[in-house]
Amino acid sequence: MPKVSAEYTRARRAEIVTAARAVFARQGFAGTSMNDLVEATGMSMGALYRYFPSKEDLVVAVADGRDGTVDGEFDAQEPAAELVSRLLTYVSDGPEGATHARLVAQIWADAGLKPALARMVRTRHAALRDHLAARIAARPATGGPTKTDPADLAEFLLAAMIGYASLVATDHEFDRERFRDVADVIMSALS
Amino acid sequence: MPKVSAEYTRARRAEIVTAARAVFARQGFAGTSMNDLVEATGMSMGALYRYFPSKEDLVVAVADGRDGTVDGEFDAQEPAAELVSRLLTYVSDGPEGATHARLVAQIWADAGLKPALARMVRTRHAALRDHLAARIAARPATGGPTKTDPADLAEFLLAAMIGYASLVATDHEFDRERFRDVADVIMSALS
Amino acid sequence: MPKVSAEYTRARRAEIVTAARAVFARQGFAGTSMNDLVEATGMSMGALYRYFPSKEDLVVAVADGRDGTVDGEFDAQEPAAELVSRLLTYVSDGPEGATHARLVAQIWADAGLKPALARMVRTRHAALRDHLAARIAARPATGGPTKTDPADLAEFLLAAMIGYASLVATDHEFDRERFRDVADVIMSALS
Amino acid sequence: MPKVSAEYTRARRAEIVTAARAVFARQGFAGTSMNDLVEATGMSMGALYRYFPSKEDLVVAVADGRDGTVDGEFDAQEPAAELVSRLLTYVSDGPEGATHARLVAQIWADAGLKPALARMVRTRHAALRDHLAARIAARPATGGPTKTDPADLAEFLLAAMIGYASLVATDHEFDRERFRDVADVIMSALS
DNA sequence: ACTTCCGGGACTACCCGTTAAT
DNA sequence: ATTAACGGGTAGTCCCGGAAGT
Repeated sequence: MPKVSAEYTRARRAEIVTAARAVFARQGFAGTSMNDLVEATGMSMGALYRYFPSKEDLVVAVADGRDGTVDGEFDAQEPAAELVSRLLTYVSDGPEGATHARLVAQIWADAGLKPALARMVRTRHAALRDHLAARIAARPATGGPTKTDPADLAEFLLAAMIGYASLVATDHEFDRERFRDVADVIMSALS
Repeated sequence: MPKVSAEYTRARRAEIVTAARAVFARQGFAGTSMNDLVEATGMSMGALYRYFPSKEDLVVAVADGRDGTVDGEFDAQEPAAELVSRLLTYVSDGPEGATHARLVAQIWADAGLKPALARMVRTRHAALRDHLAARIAARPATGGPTKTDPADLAEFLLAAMIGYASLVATDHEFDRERFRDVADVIMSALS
Repeated sequence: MPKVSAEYTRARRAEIVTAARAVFARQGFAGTSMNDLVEATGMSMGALYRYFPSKEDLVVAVADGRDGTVDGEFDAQEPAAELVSRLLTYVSDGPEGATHARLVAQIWADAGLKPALARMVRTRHAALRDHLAARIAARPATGGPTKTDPADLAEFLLAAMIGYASLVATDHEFDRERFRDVADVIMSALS
Repeated sequence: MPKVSAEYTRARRAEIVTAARAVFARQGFAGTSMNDLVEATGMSMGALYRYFPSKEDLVVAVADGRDGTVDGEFDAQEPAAELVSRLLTYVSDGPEGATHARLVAQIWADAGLKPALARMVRTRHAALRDHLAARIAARPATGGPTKTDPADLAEFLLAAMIGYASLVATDHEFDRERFRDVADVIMSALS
């Protein structure tokens, strides 16, 4: 297999990342061996290391999945409430959701230990926060004076999303609908 | 001098947990070997295994530290705002704070993978949430009608605390004072 | 197995070194895996690494065998010719000899690449050379004037020993008796 | 431009061998990966394997460099002393010399393990020894009776050359001029 | 027709949590 | 209560075959 199209390469990488994401979510980063990934992808060790020079690179690639974006782009028109709702849904609906929730928890934990991952996570988080802040600022005025800086509120709401994922990841039973409602009420009341 | 006192045993365990907590926070659970703990505690391998039958037990013990309690008890009189503030301070002030923040992130991540840890974490979380809900409910009425169930609000606020710890753990730079302010405003506005 | 006598430890190390020496001689340093050594010693991987923190350390230990010494000491009375003869015999007699010859060649090759090994080898070589020089100087005068510095002659003779081992290692067929004779004649003629 | 000329092929091989020799000398045979050679030659993996079917073949080709010959031929007129001097210079002068010395040590070590290499090395060695023996025999008589068979002396001197290379390879500090002098004196005294 | 370079999968040195012998 | 020992597991590398361009 010589010269291979860039498209092929991209697809191959994506294939690996997708398979790895599932295994990582189930077993955690540390609990997943490269051999597990060989089995999960059906590829060989050599193939894996051709696309990702180290396990950590693969972890970063998995963590670098779209969060809050659709095809890598934010929807500039999406109302703040819908965005928040979408983010919550992302980590809570069905078995897929729990899977993703565990992954999110893993990522934030590892980001505290691996600088490369921390950099990536910080960048993504900042982008999402700024987007959310902009959407919050764009809400129709509720008459009363704005009570908090939209940026601060966005930061707070995103922190709550992270915590929400952690709770979901531990099979914590709580009313997810109500959690969403609280977020809505907060946005209504504070902006 | 045959049997050692129960007191001695308890102290010994605490000693191990304290040393382990520091190492775990620095290197993560998976990144810490039993040998690292032998070095950190100055004890022998056998001693460690006498007090904790497995590494996971130690992880659970470390995770089972005080969260929001003082000497194992909640202060029934503490105002909600102060409690929240205290929780935030716990993971943000000084190097100690960052250490604790990383540990919190580790715990929530691992809880998503290890049932034993999940059980423990859920129990603690529920207790703290109920306490916070009670303190919120005890706030002097602000005149207007209560907008959310104190329990839901408490859940939401605690989720934000968890997310806050994750952010701090990645050295995310943001204004911690403002984060606290947002929490205050929310409590004022919604209860 | 707690506290174990220093004697026991020494014996264990020696056991490993002896087994490793044989395997190394047969397969070369690079051609020998740690697993090969596990099999050869009958010990576990963990045991091996307890006594030698790395493969290279083991290589150095093997190379650090006695060369030209008896129980770690040179025989101060041994005539030069006998010493040379003994050294030659060491690498040429029987299957044992060929084994040792290959090992010597391995050591000198690796010493060119690994500083730690080079240091050890240089020290040993210098000691042997000085001893041989002293024994040469102690020869009864042959009447004629000394033609070369004994130290230089010793260096030359030892170089020839090394080359001799290399030749033997490749199953080079040549008359080992005559080689020895040449060495004798040289010593007679030049000192 | 279908078939490439034999000349081109030969040049390509030579190019590879030259690059490989340098890398092998620096890192040893075992310490050099095929990838290292890909980098060193600037060729592709496939190209390398087209010219040399395996790594060992490459090792043999590298070892099969000129030793004591000029353009593949011995100079039939060269005096013995000059030949010896030339051989010594080959492995001792400048950084080039040390490089070559390490390579020589590598070759003799590997020859003890790989029959294919051993065969090649034995053949070359025998040719050189016979040539040297002939040049020694051609020396003007020194008056006294010949004390040793020129062939035996040649063997001994070559063994010393090999040892000399090993010593140089380990950065052994010794007076190379004197080493040469000893060789001269020996030839004078014994032939 | 010739080169490229992807892919395979066994293998490497080393480390781990844990047990058991002293 | 100490520590030697266990033995399977770890991330990552190796040499090389063979399919896919040019």
